[in-house]
Amino acid sequence: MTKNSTINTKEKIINAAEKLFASMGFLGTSLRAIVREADVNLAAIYYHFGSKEELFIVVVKRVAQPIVREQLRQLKILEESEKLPSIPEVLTAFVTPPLRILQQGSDESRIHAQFMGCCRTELHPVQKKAEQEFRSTQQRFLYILTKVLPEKSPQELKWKLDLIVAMLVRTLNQIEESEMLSAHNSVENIDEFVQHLVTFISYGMSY
Amino acid sequence: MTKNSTINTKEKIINAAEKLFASMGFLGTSLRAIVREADVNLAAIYYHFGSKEELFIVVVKRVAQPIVREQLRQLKILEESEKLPSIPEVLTAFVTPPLRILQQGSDESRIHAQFMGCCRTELHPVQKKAEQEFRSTQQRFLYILTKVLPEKSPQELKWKLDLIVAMLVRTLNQIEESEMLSAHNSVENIDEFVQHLVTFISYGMSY
DNA sequence: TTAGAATTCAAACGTATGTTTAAATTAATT
DNA sequence: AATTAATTTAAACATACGTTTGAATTCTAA
Repeated sequence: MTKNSTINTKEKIINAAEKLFASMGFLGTSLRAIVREADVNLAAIYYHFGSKEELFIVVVKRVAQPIVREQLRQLKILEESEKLPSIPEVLTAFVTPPLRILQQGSDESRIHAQFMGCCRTELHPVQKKAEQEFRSTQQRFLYILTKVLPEKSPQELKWKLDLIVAMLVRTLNQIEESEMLSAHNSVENIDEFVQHLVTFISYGMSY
Repeated sequence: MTKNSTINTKEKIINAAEKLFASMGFLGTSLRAIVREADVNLAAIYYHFGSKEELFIVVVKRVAQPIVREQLRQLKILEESEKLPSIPEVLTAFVTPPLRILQQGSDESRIHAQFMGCCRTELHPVQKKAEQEFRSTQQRFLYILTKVLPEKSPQELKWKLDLIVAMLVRTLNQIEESEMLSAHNSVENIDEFVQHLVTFISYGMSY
């Protein structure tokens, strides 16, 4: 068995699936549409992934993992500092990694962003699987927020962080027609947009 | 023709459709599941509505119209005052009507809320139809915001209002497992939650 | 070079879908 | 009461879906 050929069909499938899931959703995307886009045989999906749902999970993991890893890396830096981080610092660590996908501006990364947003507005049972990839990280950010804002109840912090996730998802989802990034979509200006967003939510978090 | 019998099947279908669309989405809900829930014949949907998509639009309109009407009523009050409204006043007028659905706390209103959130996270082509029901109202709120915050660019105000919509949708969507309203879900406390939310977003809007 | 495993392929399976039809039933009108 | 219109019904239509199968092909290793 050549590793190459296998990896190529597997990756072709994942790429096609991500693209189609991102724009038509899980139920709106048929396996036949995926194999047409990927130019592979229908049964190849079952050979390599087992089922449509398992394929979806693989796609979620591929896009989520580097983002989550970067979120945790930035969080760790804050935790290891001797002083307590500020709210904007925590929130910047949270929102920057997902938004950085947009930085390179390629079609590929636009699809990543779109899928990233889309997969979190899916419905049962598929959305639970997607949510799972982010839950523990979100939990850890919630924990540090309780340290930074001990006067707020954990419940309040939880739903506020939840609203921030909603904004993030919306931002990623609306990339196509976005006025949102029209002034910020150049590479250097993503950071500027992140700062805008962080300021927006920092006030809300701590008022 | 008895108006009654017709209205009853029509309404039974709309109620069943709203309930199922709200929890399984447009594609996840089959017409057969709807007629099972409504206890009517399959062809009745086509007789009364023409197609699945047209049924969806009817459901959207039924839940959206009273909310939009109330938003515009509150907006009009602000516009007719001699003094320029504050940001919290504008935002309260915007977010209160959709959140008030929750006020009565009945199963029926929980479904309204859930559908209201769900229909705006649908995908093409059905989400465009849903979006349409809210567009002009959102436009009018955007217009008054440009008056209240003339120093901000219209684009910036647009994407910020968009983020507020995202939070609203998320709030409505997550009613089931919501920690969000766990402390606020009693009838009298909805207003308190609205105030919380408005404070949250008012800072972000005008920082 | 050949045996054996890994991968691809075309074809089919059963089921579910949105939609249509035409007859049966019910209600309204004369 | 008889005629017409409105509504409901069961049955079927064509198509699309996720999934499975078993043979063909390609690759690996001895």
